[in-house]
Amino acid sequence: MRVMQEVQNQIRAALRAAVAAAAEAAGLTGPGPGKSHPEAPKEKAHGDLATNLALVMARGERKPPRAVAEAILRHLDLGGTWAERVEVAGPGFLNFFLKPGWLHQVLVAVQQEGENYGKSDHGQGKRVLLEYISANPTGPVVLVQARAGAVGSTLARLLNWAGYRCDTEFYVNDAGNQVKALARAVDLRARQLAGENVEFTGEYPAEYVIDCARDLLKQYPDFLQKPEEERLAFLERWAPEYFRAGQEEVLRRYGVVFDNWFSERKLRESGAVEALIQRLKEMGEAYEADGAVWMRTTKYGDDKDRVLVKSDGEYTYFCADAAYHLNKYERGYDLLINIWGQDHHGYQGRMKAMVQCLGRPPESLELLITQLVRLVKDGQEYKMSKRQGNIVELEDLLEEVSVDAARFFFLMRSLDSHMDFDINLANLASQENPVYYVQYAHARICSLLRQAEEAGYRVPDAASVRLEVLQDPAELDLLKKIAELPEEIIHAAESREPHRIARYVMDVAALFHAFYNRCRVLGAESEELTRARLVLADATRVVIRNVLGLMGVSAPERM
RNA sequence: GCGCCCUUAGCUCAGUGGAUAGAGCGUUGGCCUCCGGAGCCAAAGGCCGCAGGUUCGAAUCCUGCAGGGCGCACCA
Repeated sequence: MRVMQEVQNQIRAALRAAVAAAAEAAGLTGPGPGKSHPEAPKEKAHGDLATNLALVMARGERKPPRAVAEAILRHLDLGGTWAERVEVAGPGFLNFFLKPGWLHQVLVAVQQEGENYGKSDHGQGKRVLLEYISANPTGPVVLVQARAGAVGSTLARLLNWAGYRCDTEFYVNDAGNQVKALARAVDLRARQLAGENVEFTGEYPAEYVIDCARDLLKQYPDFLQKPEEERLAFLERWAPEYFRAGQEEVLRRYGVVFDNWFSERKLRESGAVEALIQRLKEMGEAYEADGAVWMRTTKYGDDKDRVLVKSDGEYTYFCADAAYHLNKYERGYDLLINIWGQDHHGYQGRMKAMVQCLGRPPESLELLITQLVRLVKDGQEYKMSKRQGNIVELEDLLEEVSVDAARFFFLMRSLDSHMDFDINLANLASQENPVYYVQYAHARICSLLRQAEEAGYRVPDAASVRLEVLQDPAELDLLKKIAELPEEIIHAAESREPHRIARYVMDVAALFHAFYNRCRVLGAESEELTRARLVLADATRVVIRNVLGLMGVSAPERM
C-alpha cells in the first residue's frame, strides 16, 4: 500500500472537483491538476502537502495567482480526505495540513509488507533489459566499471521493485580482431616464460597477460609442443574465457551478478550478423560502397554513415553490436538500457540511429553514461603502481576498501558527476563515514529490539497499538520519511538515478538517530508509548534493511 | 574545429521551474547516573563559473563566453 500516494490522490481528486466547480461559478477555464502534483514542501510551516496549481493556472486564466487560489479554495471540499485544513500562502500556493493519524497507518503497511515494503506495480510489468559493464574479456574489471557495477546492479533492483521486469546482461566481446591479438600476446608470453628468446611485439603489454600465460602453462604443461596455428586457435577460445571467468568471480565478490552473459562469438556463429546485413540491405538501410558495407545512419541524424563490413570482409564491432541489439528486441524487451563509460559517449549518436535503422523507436534504447572516477588518498590522486599501465582494477580497490564502502560511495554520487573516491573516508570505520552511519542505525535498532526482548517486550502488532501516541516532532518526521519509500523507489527507478536512494537512507538514519536521542523507547512515559515506539523502531529497521539490500550493502545486526 | 559531461560552502557532493539553496567531511561550542557517544544539538561558512535572455518566479530552461574532463576510425 502506498499511503503517501493514496493521500495525494484524494487531494488531487478534491482539487479537480474544486476547479470544475470554480469554473462554473468564477469563470475559471484552466486545465485543473495535471502537472502540478501536491508535494511535501521543504518548510514545515507550509503544511504537509502543497500544490502550485494556482500559479500554474494563473497565466491561462489571466488572473493573479492568489485570486485563482482563492477561487479554488472557495469550492474545495475536503470531506473524505486526510486533509484537515488548507490555506493560500505566498505567491499562491495551496498548503494542506493533514489530520494527524494519516501517517500512522504507514506503520501497519510496513509491518504487513516487511521485506517487500517499498515495492509497487508502477512499471506494470514492462520488460527491461539492462546491459552494463560489458568489459572486454582481455583483462580485469577496472575502476570505472566498478562504478557502473554498483549503479547497474542497484538500478536493476530498483526497476524490479518499481514494478518492471528487468533482466541484466553482460555482453562479452569474445570475437573479432582483439581476440586474435590477445591470443597472439598470450602465446608470446607463454613462449617467453618457457625460456624462448622471442621479442615482445607490443600487443597487450599489461602484466596480467603474463599472469594469464603462466596459468595457461600450469594448466596445459604441453601447450607449447603443439603447432602455432593450433595454439592460436585454442587461445582464441581459451583466453577470453579465462578473463571472463575472472571478471565474473571478482564481480560476484563485489555483489554484481548477471542474469545472462551474452557471447558475441556465439551470436556470430548463429548467422545472426549475416542475416541482419541481408535484411538491412533489403530494407534500404544498408548499401555497398568502396568495397565495404555501410549502414545508413545519417538518415537518422548521425554525423556519417557507419561501416558494417570492412573491405577486408571483417565485421566491425558496430555491426555485431547492431545484431546484438536486434537480438535483444527479438527476445521481447520493451526497453533497452545500457550503461557506458564516458569514453564511449561518442557512440550515442550512431546507436540511436542504429535502432531506428532496425525499425525501433529511438526512445526504446536508453544510454546512461557514467563519468570517470578518480581515486584520492591523503588528498592526492592515488595511482596504484602494482601493475604496469596505471590501470586501477576493481580487485585493487577491494584491497583498499570494503565492498560495502565501495558500493555505497559509488551509489552516493549521481552518474554524471565526475567523482573523487576518497579512500581515507571510505575506510573510516570509527568516524563519520556515511556507510557506517547508516549501518550503525540499523545495528542500534537491532540492539534495542534485543534488549526489549530481554525485558519481556515483543514488537507488537501495529494494528493493535494506539499509534496516535506518536506525536513528538522527531517521531512524525521519521514516520513521514518512512512513508516516502515507495515513491522514492519509483522516482529513483524512473529517473535512472540510484543515488537518490543512498541519500534517502542517509536521511532515514539521521532521523532515527535524532528520534532515538530524544525519545526513550524502553522506559517511556507510558507502556503504550513504549509499544508504539517499538513498532516505529522496527519499521525503521525494515526500511533501512530494504534500502541497503537494494544497494547491495550489508545491514549488520551487530557492529 | 565538432560533440557530450561538469563548474553550488574550505573539501567531496545533493538539489533540474517555486516560498529563507542543503548534506557529509573539516572548523568552533555544547550534550553520556539512563535503550550502542560509530550518536545528538548548535554555530560559523555561498554575488549557485561569468554575461545576457525567457518567466509572476531561474542554481534549475535558452543563448554566448571562460575553465576542467572525455570523445570525434573500414579500433574494440
